[in-house]
Amino acid sequence: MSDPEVTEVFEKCLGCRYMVALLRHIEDGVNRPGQLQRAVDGMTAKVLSERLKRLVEYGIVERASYPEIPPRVEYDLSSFGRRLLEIIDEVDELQRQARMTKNG
Amino acid sequence: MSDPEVTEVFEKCLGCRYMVALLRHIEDGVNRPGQLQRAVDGMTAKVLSERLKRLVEYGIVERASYPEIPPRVEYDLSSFGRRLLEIIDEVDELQRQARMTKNG
DNA sequence: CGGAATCCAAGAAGATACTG
DNA sequence: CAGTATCTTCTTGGATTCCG
Repeated sequence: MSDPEVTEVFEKCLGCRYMVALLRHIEDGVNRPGQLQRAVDGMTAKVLSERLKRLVEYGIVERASYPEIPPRVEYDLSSFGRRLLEIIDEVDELQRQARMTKNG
Repeated sequence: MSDPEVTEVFEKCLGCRYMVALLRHIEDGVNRPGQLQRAVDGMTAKVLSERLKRLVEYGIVERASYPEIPPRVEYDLSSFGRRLLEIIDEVDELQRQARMTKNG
């Protein structure tokens, strides 16, 4: 039987609103909170902050803060996060295939 | 269905409580609602019913009903569902590796 | 037995104001 | 600019009941 932790990553991370979009933007080099909020349509700063915190908690992204004025913070995918994103792409591809088969 | 994006499968299916466990049981040959409810700890009949409906809606499982007395209904993975489950296993494996790396 | 309907509790997310 | 706190609203899930 399966590991309860898979369920957890899906429930707490990937299954949350904006998460996939968020990860994709980080992958594309959009690393700062301000930019991320502008990039992901409809996501408020509060929710963004919660999501980022959780992604760090699950080891999917890593946080780096630079004590400058104004303060700068950057988020990047961990190696685990990068591989996770590859898997998400597989689901993407799978859906594309399923759609093709269905629609001709 | 309207334009099933990756985000949607994660949000509406995989990210929901019990979903991964449910899919794994179906994969293992537990196909009838009554058995599934007993198999997945804590899941009520209502939630089970909602989940199954959604899985059918997204083409992940297929429903077959037999007009017997008492009525019998069975749910099975579609080919899309089977491949989806393989991908879930990849996440499982990925997490296992990540844990190993971390704990030595 | 399968499943839909109802009512209620818990959690997720939106809007806004505020701190370092 | 990044992040937290509060309040409200919406969505999910739990408990129960009734129908085919």
